[in-house]
This record gives sequence, structure tokens and C-alpha cells, in this order.
Amino acid sequence: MTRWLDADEQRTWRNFLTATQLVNEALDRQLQRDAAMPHAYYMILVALSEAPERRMRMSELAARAQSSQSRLSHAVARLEERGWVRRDRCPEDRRGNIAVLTDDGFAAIAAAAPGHVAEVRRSLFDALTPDQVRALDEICATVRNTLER
Amino acid sequence: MTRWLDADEQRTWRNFLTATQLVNEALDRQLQRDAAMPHAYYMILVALSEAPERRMRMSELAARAQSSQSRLSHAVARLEERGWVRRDRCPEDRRGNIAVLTDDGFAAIAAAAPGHVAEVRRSLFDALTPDQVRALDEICATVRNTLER
DNA sequence: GCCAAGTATATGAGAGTTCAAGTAAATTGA
DNA sequence: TCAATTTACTTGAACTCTCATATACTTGGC
Repeated sequence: MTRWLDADEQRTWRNFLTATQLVNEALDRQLQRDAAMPHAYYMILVALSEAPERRMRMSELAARAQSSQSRLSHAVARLEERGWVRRDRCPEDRRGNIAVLTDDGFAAIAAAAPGHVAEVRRSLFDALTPDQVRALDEICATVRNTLER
Repeated sequence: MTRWLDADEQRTWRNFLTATQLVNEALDRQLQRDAAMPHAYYMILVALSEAPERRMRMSELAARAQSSQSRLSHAVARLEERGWVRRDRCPEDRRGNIAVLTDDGFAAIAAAAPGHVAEVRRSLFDALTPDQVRALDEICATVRNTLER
């Protein structure tokens, strides 16, 4: 009953796996080397830096940074140890926690951002034509729509 | 001096990160749930199952399964504990090890494959048009060419 | 007002990954 | 021929992630 992948699909699938893994590895290596953080932490810091007053509820932060709640909890605990994030109790819902980006934390992403963007360009955008970038955007948006939530 | 991402590039980049992460999470969840193995192990077993006599040098296996050598060593150690893989010493180069897929190991991927393929279709191919699949293939091939080796 | 059910988050254990270092064998080249 | 280098692989420690469970608070009926 299984509809196996035909030769074209196999090739596409393996190209997809390899390419996305290469991009992710390149990102992680660059960030780890130059900024001593994994990409997941970078995404958390970026999400916080874009929030009003650089503060956000944990659950919303998890959604924006594409992290599970548990992963976020652990990550924020580590970021707190580094002094990059602080946790405030939420006044209107006392179960809640609010993650706040500290000045040191802001300095950390500000320092990391240029190298990261350069790596994003190097590993993805530079090789593609404008048409390919547009196509990729639509493909990814489609995949998001089918898998999200 | 940094060339920041413009709004379109930002959107594409975030769609890319989200979409690829969603696909990877879906794969991992399905395999973990139905076959009790992470995707990385699945790729190792598939690579072995396609090799002549289902055996391959560790370093070649690492390349085919897109794994670092260290990761492969650890993974094969675990797969050996499950009785899915065996390690033979390599006669013509005594530094070398040859990973061999056991019958149990072959049975394990044979059992896992249909569910995995279904998930691959569900999370990637089903949502895309044939043109999009072709475009994705080329994009990924291009990325591989720029990042590989 | 009270209790059951739901929500927000944390925590701990187990498993996989990475990085650096270690071992052993092959190759180079003087 | 033998020391120096390189190659193949393993190992251990540190770290991150996942999954299941625990804790604390809130909310919706009755």
C-alpha cells in the first residue's frame, strides 16, 4: 500500500535533507565559534530584542522563537546564568514569567548579528537567483501552512 | 558595513527556518513514536541497507548518512547494543571498521520505512505542486554545491 | 465560595550531539 | 628504515533537547 518515492522524489528529498542540514550546521558553527551560543539561543535573544521593552511572556517567546516550552525554560535558565536574560514574575497572572533581555544580553546579540547575517547570506542567499529566492519563500510558506498548529 | 536582510529576505529566511524545522520535527516525532529511533539513526540504517552486502566503512557511512565521524561512532555503538548493526575489523586497513547491517537491523528499517515515507509525503511533497518540487530540488542542489566539502 | 479542570512554567532523567583529546595503524620522506 | 605526519576511528565530558512529571496558579461550573 505504500507509495514509495520515485527516483526524482528521492533525489529531491535527499537534496532537501542535505541542503537544510548544511545550512543549519553552518549557522550553528558560526554562532558557536564567534558568539559562543547555539542558534536556538540566538533566536530567543532576537525575539526578545524585537519585543516592546525587550520583554515577553515565556509562552509567547516560545512561539516566536520556535521553541518548545521546555526547551525555552532550559535555555532561559542558561541565558540567565550568563546575565543576558532576567525573569520577572508576571503581575496579572502569577503563574506567568516574563523574560527580559538585559543590556548585556542586548550587547551580546548586537555583537553577534553581523557575523550571523553574513553567514546567512553566504550559506543561502548568495547562491540563489532572485527567482529562486521567491520560489523558496513560497514553498516554505506553503509548508508552514500545512504543518503549523 | 553589514548588509542587513531587507524585509523580503527576512520573511524568506524566517519561513525557511520555520518550515525546515517543522519538517524535521515531524520526521523525528514520527520515527521516535513508531520506530523508536531518531531520524539520524534511520539515515544510517538506510545507507547501510543500500550498500553492497549491507556493509560499509565507517568513514564512508558517515559521509552517506550525513553524520560527523564522532556522531556516527556513538550512534553505531547504540545500534550495536540493539543488535541492528555489527562492526567488523577491516582486513586491508587495520585502522578501519566496517559497519554491517544485521538481519534484525534490516527488519527494523523495513518495518519503519512505510510510516516514514508517509510522513515525508505528508510533511513535504503533498503540499507542493510539481513545479514547486522541481524548483525546490534545484534550489537544494545549488545550496549543496556551494556548501558541500 | 469551593472544587475540578485547565493553563503557565519548571524540573529531572535519559538520550543525542559536539568538541577536544586519545589510540592505533598507515604513509611519507630523508 | 625509522621518525614525523596523516588518517581512521573511538572516547569522555559538557551541553542541549525531549519527554514525562511536578508545581503553582486560574477559571468555570455548581
